[in-house]
Amino acid sequence: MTVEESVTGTVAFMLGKLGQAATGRFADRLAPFGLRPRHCAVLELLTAGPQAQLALARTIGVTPSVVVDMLDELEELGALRRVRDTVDRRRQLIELTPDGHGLRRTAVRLAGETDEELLGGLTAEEAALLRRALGRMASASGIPAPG
Amino acid sequence: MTVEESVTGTVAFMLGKLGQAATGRFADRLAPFGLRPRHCAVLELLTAGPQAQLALARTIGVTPSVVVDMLDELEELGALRRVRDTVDRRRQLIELTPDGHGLRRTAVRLAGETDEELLGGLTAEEAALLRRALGRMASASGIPAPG
DNA sequence: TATTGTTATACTCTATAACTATA
DNA sequence: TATAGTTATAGAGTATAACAATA
Repeated sequence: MTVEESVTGTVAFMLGKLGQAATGRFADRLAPFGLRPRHCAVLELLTAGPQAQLALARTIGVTPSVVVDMLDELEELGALRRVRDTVDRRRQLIELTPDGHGLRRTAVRLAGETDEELLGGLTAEEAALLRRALGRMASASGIPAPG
Repeated sequence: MTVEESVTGTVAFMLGKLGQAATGRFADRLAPFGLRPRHCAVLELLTAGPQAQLALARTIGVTPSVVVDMLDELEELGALRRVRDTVDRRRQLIELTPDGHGLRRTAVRLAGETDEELLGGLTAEEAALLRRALGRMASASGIPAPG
């Protein structure tokens, strides 16, 4: 059965509303550390090793100018360094500092707290199913989601 | 187990990213009809009968000035009428026109199509579980979600 | 005084296009 | 010519604050 009788009960609509709320709550927790939700994907990608900016943009799924902005902010926090690539001098390799690794661990903790808040009304089993279903949706819909 | 080792794998983060993508795809389908996702909650609430603007704002969970904007747009589409309340002349009762009812039915259909696209990679059982879990989250987290 | 609706304004997030420096 | 990064700008979307009309 694919026919719905309401819009607000569809996954598309609820996902939008809940996503907005979830991002807002996560942002509230990150703010005291100078971080914002969108920074987190960058921190996470860089733990694997240095990356060029355009590579980051493509993997995360945002436009290059947004990456410049995010990196400016994270650099100001001392979370990363831009290192000019000696082979191709157009490129800058972005590498995490020790502070950056620390901020990532903080972000992981705060994201976990946000999850507990959001999932409080669900059983552990439901929460696990939800987590898996969201992951499946992301990859099936071709939504960039590193990790 | 509540401790995560990644941010991008948390429900909070995935919900944000997926919500953004879901809203975008729904918006693409609505655009040819002059509608936007946020209009849908208004259309749906008004099918039950006329409502004052502040009542709409509170139920939907947006600030009053946003409601003014949405109603301006929907009025221009011929989807609704503002009728001054004779009892309390500060109030305007918003009522759906026949065209408004038609637009709502269209929105329901398009939301269903968006769901099929988003849930394509999931089994029917998983989709049902996801729908229920999202509904539970919305009410448990106190997120305004009419319907 | 308080409330309904409105306007003006600002802030966040994202995207596009034009620019620079390198290749 | 093409690519990596940057800047400038614009467009959604939302929120706050001040305002007019009415209670």
